[in-house]
Amino acid sequence: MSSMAPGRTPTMRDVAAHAAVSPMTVSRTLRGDPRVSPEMRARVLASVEALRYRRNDLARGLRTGRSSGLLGLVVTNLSNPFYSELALGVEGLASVNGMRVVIGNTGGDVDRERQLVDDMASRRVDGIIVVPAGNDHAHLDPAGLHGLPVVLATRPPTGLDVDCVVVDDFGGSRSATAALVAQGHRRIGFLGLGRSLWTGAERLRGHCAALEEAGLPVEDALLRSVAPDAGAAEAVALELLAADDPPTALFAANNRNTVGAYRAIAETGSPAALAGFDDLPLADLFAAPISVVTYDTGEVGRRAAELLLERIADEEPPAHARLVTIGTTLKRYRPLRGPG
Amino acid sequence: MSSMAPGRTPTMRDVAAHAAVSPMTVSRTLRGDPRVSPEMRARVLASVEALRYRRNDLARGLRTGRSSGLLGLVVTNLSNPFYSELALGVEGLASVNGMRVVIGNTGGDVDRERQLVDDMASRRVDGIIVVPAGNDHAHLDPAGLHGLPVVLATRPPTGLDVDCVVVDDFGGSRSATAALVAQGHRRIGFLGLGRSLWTGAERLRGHCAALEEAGLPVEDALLRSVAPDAGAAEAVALELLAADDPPTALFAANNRNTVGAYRAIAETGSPAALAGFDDLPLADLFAAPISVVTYDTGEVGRRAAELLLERIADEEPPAHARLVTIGTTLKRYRPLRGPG
DNA sequence: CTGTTAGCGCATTCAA
DNA sequence: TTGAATGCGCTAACAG
Repeated sequence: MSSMAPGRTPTMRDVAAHAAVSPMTVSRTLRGDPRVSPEMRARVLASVEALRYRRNDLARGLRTGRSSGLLGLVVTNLSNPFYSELALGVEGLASVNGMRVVIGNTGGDVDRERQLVDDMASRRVDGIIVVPAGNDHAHLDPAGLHGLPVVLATRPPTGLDVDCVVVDDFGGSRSATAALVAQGHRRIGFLGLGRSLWTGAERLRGHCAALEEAGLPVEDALLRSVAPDAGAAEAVALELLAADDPPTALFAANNRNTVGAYRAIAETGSPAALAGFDDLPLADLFAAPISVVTYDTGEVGRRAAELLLERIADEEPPAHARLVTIGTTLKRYRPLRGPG
Repeated sequence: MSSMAPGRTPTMRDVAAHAAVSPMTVSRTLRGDPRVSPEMRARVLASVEALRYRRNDLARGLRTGRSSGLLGLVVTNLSNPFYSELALGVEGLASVNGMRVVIGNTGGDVDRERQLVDDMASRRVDGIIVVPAGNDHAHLDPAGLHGLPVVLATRPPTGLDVDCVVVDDFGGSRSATAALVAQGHRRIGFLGLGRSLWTGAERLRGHCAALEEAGLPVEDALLRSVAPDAGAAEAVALELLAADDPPTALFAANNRNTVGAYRAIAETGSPAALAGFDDLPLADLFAAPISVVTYDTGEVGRRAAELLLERIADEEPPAHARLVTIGTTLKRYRPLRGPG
């Protein structure tokens, strides 16, 4: 029964001293080693409780050479519901495996992404899930990170051989445009993303595929790229709707574009139909109907974590990088109607 | 110039061997110690680059006795935009101070909260921000965590003396109800939260205060508590609207209740006005007008992180726990109108 | 300016 | 069944 400096976090030695045993007995007891006699075990646990001792996982990890038990998660914008659900998915699967998640927000800045990945590698995370901000993925190559497992989410790797989880951007876009065509629309305006982004290219490709499959022409005048905010999308949509021969429907390639397009349609009183990629949660409360391409965002995170955990666990990693595609669903929102 | 086992993460010794210097020189170089000659520095850095060496922050922290550089963040539901913005706020301030954030999601389960806090304490995080799931906060007491700083967000501590950041639930509710009163409403239905929750109690209190200040009676028949999902809220709202002398307006105490109330009003074609606590982002696209109590959710996270970082930095902690209240704004959403 | 010794908190390996 | 030495990767504190 010895005392201890106040305010200091107790160590195993403190517990050992308190219980009048060797540190090893404390260590074994806490590890659940069966070779500890019940009396010793009880004495140690009493001291542990008395001192409110908590084993230092950092020091433990250092000695065992085992991992930190941390997964890194680097996203572009955590406040975007998409990424927060993705984060929740990752956290859930990590927790089941006794791991925690360290988050980093890049704000779309590649330099910051580089710096975050570097920092996490220094913290010896067991693996990293990244939603890449740009197209240069060189700093994400496990080869340059001593084999640290990396999984990309939302965008496929360029120049890297790493696992990846993406949404079926092509298929989702195609089905949305096909649905508009099925409703009789023959001139459909497209509010796209930057063509340099993989996601943007795929969604455009899906849109065009649906048109071609319907025997409709792909008119350049109806295809627009939009800066990534709803205001810009609204301006572009207004321009499309003001044309001599305006489109009778719009397809917006992401949620911000969809919101902008919706506003343009509402303001001008245009009868144009609207479809968009990404869900808009309370769209059934909107004044006008809208179709959206939805997908399970949490599933993206869960699958990414799954791939990462496999890489971490496997002695011999899979020979080739794996690509998981998350399917999409076309969802129609119709305004609520009163009984009258 | 010595070689190294492949696939292994290099250590300082590896770098030292590669550069043919002592580990201390490597350590000093990486620390930026000015007492290293330029030639040595260059030689070391060359080896560092050649081996793609990255200092092990865990071992470093162990030796320096310094902190892990991690902040714990325990929330009830990360997929809720409120908490993801809070998380973003915390992450931002942490990053500025060179720290990372470890997240944990409780799903509202107090046992899981306990376990997460315990785990994070074992990982030697420098402090924890918690959105408590329940009213029992005993396990969050720094006294039981060897002085580990704790800051509560959204809900004030019960039985603890810790810093806290809350939203002005009382003031926000009062202003929302006051606005309805100013519009001429004299019978206002209230869709509240559980009375046991602090947030719920405060929002009810604010509502009642506004009524009393206007000389209006607080009628029990108009006050309801709702289970925490939109469907239940809708049912309760329908019941209120179906009364003999129905309320001419509803005030819902959180976003889910607001959505339920909105649906009830839309379905019945009721002319009742609607106000609610918590923002509903795209409410200007809704068919009917709505007022909401908004607040800067990111600010909640930033202030919480601020308080926590102060506690971590200060040798002598503030004598008393501090309470920060984040103000609210009443925001009116009006449906978009076409030019016609 | 550079190297040596020692130890952070813990767990493996060996001895008793 | 328990304890003593040794070292994980890194850096204070001291030599030189």
